[in-house]
Amino acid sequence: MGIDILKSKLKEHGKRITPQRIVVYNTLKESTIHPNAEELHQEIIKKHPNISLATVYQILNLFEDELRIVKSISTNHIKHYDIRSEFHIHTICPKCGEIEDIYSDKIKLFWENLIEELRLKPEDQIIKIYQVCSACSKKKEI
Amino acid sequence: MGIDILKSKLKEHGKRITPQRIVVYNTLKESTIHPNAEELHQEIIKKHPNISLATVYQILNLFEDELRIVKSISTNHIKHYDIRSEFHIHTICPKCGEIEDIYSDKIKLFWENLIEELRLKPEDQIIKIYQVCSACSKKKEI
DNA sequence: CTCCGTGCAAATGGTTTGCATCTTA
DNA sequence: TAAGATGCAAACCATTTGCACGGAG
Repeated sequence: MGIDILKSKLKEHGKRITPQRIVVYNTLKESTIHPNAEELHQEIIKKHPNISLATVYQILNLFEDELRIVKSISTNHIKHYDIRSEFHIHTICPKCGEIEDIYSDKIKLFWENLIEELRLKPEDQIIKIYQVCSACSKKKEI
Repeated sequence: MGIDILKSKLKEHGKRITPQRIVVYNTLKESTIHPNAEELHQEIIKKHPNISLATVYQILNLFEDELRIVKSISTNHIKHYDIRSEFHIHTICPKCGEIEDIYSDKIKLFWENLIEELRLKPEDQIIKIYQVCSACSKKKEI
């Protein structure tokens, strides 16, 4: 399924199909968090110990800038990656930095109305809501 | 005007009023772009050559994390600062990185309805639209 | 067989930090 | 005059890059 999409995107852009690119793609697809390059690399080397961190960085840049199959969300100075293509927004906890997705037809509708109203032609968008996550709000403040 | 707000915020947080903090605040207020730390420092040293870049960084962190009077927008790995407190969204040019503000009562109303609808309690939000700016769209592609 | 992609290590560069000095309250 | 802020330079660390080797087409 997904791998075929990757393969056709690679061909379309004159890029080669390599095991490293497939592993990065699959690991991102399977990830439940929004990993940064380091976390993604850690996950990958559990099964493929030979893939270097630099390669992961290079592949993520390829996926983001040329193939446009991932988006990055920066928190502090670290890029976190998201391979979900469906329209959604992110909540970010200002305390622990956890990123969550929110999918909602209402948000999508809101957004479509908005860009029409403003006559915008966005290539992409990032909508981040800073909101203390449930785990952090349970912790007592000192 | 604005400086009184800064002064009361500083007192409120037990921080001292220093010439450097005032200059950073005023320069941000007067800036028409969304400067990063380096650009802000360059602007500042035109009139106050003794302020160091490290101090500008420290003050920006103070303003963002403790006083909450500025917001940062990251493009690539660089933080750009925005002191406007009124609700607005940003467009970012994927080619040149230029950031523009969009103010709109309709957007504000949409947004307020949306967060009520979703029962969210945002402390803050960042809404970024990636869209080629007019200057870049005029340039011929090779 | 030719290049593109990878792995490694070194470089980069925006940001942070340690410390001595200066300033605010 | 004591705690906090600044300036300088060095350190940090996420990311990028140069280069030799290896693998895809």
